[in-house]
Amino acid sequence: MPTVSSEELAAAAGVNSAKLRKDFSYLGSYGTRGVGYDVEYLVYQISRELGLTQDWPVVIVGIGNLGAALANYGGFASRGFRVAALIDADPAMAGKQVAGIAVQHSDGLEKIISDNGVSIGVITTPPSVAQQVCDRLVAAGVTSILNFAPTVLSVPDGVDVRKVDLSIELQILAFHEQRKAGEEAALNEAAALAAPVGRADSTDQGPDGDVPAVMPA
Amino acid sequence: MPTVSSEELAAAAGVNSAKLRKDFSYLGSYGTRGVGYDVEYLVYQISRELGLTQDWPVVIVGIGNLGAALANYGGFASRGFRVAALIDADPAMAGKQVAGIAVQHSDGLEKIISDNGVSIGVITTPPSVAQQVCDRLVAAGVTSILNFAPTVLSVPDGVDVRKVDLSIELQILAFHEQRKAGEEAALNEAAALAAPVGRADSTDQGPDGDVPAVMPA
DNA sequence: ATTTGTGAAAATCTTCACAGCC
DNA sequence: GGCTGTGAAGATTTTCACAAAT
Repeated sequence: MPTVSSEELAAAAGVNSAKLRKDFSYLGSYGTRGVGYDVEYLVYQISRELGLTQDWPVVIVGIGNLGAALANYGGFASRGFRVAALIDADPAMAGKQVAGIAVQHSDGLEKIISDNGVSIGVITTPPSVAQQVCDRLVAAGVTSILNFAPTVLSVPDGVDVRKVDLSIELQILAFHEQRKAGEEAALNEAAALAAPVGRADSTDQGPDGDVPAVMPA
Repeated sequence: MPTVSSEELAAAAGVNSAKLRKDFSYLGSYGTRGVGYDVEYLVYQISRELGLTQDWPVVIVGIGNLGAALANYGGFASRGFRVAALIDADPAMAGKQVAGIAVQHSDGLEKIISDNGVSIGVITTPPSVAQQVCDRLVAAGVTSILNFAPTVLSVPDGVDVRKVDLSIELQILAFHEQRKAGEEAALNEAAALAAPVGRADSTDQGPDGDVPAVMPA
């Protein structure tokens, strides 16, 4: 498929085609009128804009189940991420191969980071040591941190932190699940009251299908 | 701290206090004028609204590193999620203890789901089998699926799927990281041109600090 | 005196609709 | 004829600002 129209892409993504075109227009004018978007060129331009064409060396600190899962995760390499090092505080882990990479002891953290020019660190340690790991990463020059530990990290200005809470997606599903149950009950009640009518396509009102996001990043 | 004002909460969360009050008002009138919100009561009301006060039995299918990491994740229990079963297709895994729960073979998947009244399933299998696992879960009565496998799942109407891509958060960090570098370069250029002025507090224009989200759920 | 809850205003985002180009 | 790029219209979200409550 050499080219694609905004209509096709929008249908695939489930959005309005005008919105998609307007969004694309902020990146530049990469389409051809009467033809559509050249797929390869478009992918390249979006990748470039998102920073996926660069090589991003990352370190993962804390090689438990989650750290190992991330190290093995296939999606990283294809997006320009390169696991520069796996680091763990347990001397027994040092030297073990995980995802084809030897785990290194955390004593060498600072040197590993400067030697590899690492600016992104991933923390998959237990929560009790996450802050001190974070402090060392920042002191060593890391300016972006992806935190899987269930702790809020404090960092100086200019350092980005994103916290991943693996239970949040489950909470969103549970929220919808609850709504499904509630709506069913409401429909049943309504059906009991107005027996003969029968109308089962009522859609949700309420703000939107999504969870009201009071809490930000 | 028995009560909290919208101003305090908003400052902590980094949002406007009027927005926070308006958001809360959709859940009901849980504050007291001149006083604020009773913390315990507010937490309970929000938890209830989000479905966190219910007991949600979940099954995790695919007990590799990621499945094991999730099974061990402390955040689940406190949010009402109960790991009802760990399921794996590998006979060698059956009977092994992970997070204090014995792994069961996938032959019994249907029975496990109906016996435990499970409506939420988590898929942490390799992508090649994710769709067939998904089909079996849905046929057995699961209506919400959390998918960690890098595949798009197709499901019948009425079933919710959320896909977690562990590299997306890294991509967002890389995006900001790239912007930091770009801005620095732009500032340096500007500084070189207009040497004596010196103004370093210029903030980002552009839509917002976040990534433009063209692709939806 | 203080803080909520909320109409109304302002800002932002999304969709429409069509001129312009292939 | 077909499809992009985009002003203008429409819809939604956010903020302001203040009456009502304790």
